[in-house]
Amino acid sequence: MTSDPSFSDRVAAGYAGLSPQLRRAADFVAANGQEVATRSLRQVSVAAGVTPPTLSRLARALGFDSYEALRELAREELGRRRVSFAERARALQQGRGEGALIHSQAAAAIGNIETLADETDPARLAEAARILAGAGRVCLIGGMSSAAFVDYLGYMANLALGGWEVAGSGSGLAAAALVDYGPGDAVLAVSLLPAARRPVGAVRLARERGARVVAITDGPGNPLAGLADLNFTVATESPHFFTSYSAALVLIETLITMVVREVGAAAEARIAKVEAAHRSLGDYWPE
Amino acid sequence: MTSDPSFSDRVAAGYAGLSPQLRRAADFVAANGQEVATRSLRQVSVAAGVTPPTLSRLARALGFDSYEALRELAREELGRRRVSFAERARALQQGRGEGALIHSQAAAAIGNIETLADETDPARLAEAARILAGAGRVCLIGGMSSAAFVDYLGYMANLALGGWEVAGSGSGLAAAALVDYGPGDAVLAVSLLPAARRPVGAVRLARERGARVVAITDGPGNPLAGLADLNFTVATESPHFFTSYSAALVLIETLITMVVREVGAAAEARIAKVEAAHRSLGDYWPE
DNA sequence: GTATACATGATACATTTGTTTCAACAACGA
DNA sequence: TCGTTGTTGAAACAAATGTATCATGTATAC
Repeated sequence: MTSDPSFSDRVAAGYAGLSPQLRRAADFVAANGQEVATRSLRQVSVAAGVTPPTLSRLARALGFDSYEALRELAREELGRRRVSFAERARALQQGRGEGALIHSQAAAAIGNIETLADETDPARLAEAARILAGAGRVCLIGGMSSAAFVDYLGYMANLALGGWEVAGSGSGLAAAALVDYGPGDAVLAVSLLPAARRPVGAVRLARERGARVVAITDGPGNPLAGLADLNFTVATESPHFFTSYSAALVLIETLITMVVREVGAAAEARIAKVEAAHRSLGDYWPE
Repeated sequence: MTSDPSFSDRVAAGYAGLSPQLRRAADFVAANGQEVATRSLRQVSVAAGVTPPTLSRLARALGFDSYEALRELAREELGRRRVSFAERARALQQGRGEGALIHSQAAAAIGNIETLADETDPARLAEAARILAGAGRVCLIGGMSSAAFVDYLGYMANLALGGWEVAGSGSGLAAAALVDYGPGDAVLAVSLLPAARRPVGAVRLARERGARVVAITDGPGNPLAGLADLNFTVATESPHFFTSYSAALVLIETLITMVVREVGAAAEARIAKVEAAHRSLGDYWPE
């Protein structure tokens, strides 16, 4: 099977026989596939500086049935970018119906992480890091299965910064910790469905008091997503019984790294000191 | 400067106040930004299984001036994703990427998981699952940063099976828990460098008493690796300051899934019962 | 129960879209 | 020179798009 000729291939193939005006259109179309895929012919025509019929004629001149056919190819091309790993992951899952469990689990995790990398806006992540690094106090909230990951975040944060409080779902700690939060403080909540109830109330409380809220959830259906100032969505697809936290973990690791960077050298110095303390207490092995 | 709210943010923010049909539309729109960006309202409406006015209303309900405004945001998002993909590719190529941190972190995690999938022997994993599923008691040990992941394992295990003990590094619990372990019992230890001291001693103790030991470590250099009956190695590469637990998490998730399978239907029934209990206690939101 | 508010789909409508038609025009060969 | 050929844009067109309107349910309040 030969792979379909790509968008720019089709343009290149017919380019030689095009009139000047059609070439102008072809140049633009080849260089702006995204515009072609997302905007109307007439909008593209003004962007390209040609009249609408020119684009319509271009499509025919390149061998398409219609401009719509050309546009469809542009759409596909746009979509192809996104499949890479995710596609491989799915292939891994489906292809060998009963492959080793480790393989399908790994494939799902990779797909989730791919999605995360694709759909997370680095600028918003940077803003979240700024909020957390600049906050007077930070409270970490996570219920049920998320609790462990919030613990991990707290461990890392206290290694580097100190002063972050972990309010697990199990205790009444959240209410106690948040009661005197206010503007200048921040809350980081993690919740994947089924959502624990306590974090929802805790986050509401924090917002009312003016604290900033950053949330990590599994989608807009999660009640926390709507309550947060900044929400980050992670995919939790898994081929098996439990959902997978792999993408959430990558996001958490990224976030804490960014916060440490935001704080700067002081944080790294602190880490070194904490490790030295562990060492002198004999917590490490060997030595 | 605050960054623009993302597409799915806008959806999440308004989601709570949406009617059932609008939610249906919102779910689709949030999950299929590319379709929204490239296809017409009416085409999207059939793909989403809603009528055209529903999509039009959704845009207004989410605070957009018109559906076109919503679509414009989808277009922007699509454009951002395309550049981010290019960035990520570069980050992957150069190893130490200069792109957005989320991309290099994701790339490293994916690499670690691929290594895990490549190098882990499914048969040995199956044996580990058999040991753990068949053990009279199971003690989970992890120190320092691993503690949180051991907690997670414990949470999942107790959801499905019950009776697994988590012995964190912080307390003297390990010694107390292990003192009367013997053949027929098992220990699962997680340790990534720098290795905590306590798990090493605990595992020695357990072995001496005849318990089986399964370990998850970052390589043969880790003292736990040599002590275990079955050791699994995970890569922890990260382009930044902290090591990455992503591969370790995938292994943990795989292992617990395999154990649940080993135990069979009883485990799944138990999960359902636990969830029902949570629900009746009002732990979940909503309801 | 009645009344009110809201949710939803069918229909109608103005607008926009892609294409065709046609006239103007330039380039070239006789 | 004229006729031919091919290129281009303006205008016209039918089809589609997005939205407003209305009628029909369907809860909820009284």
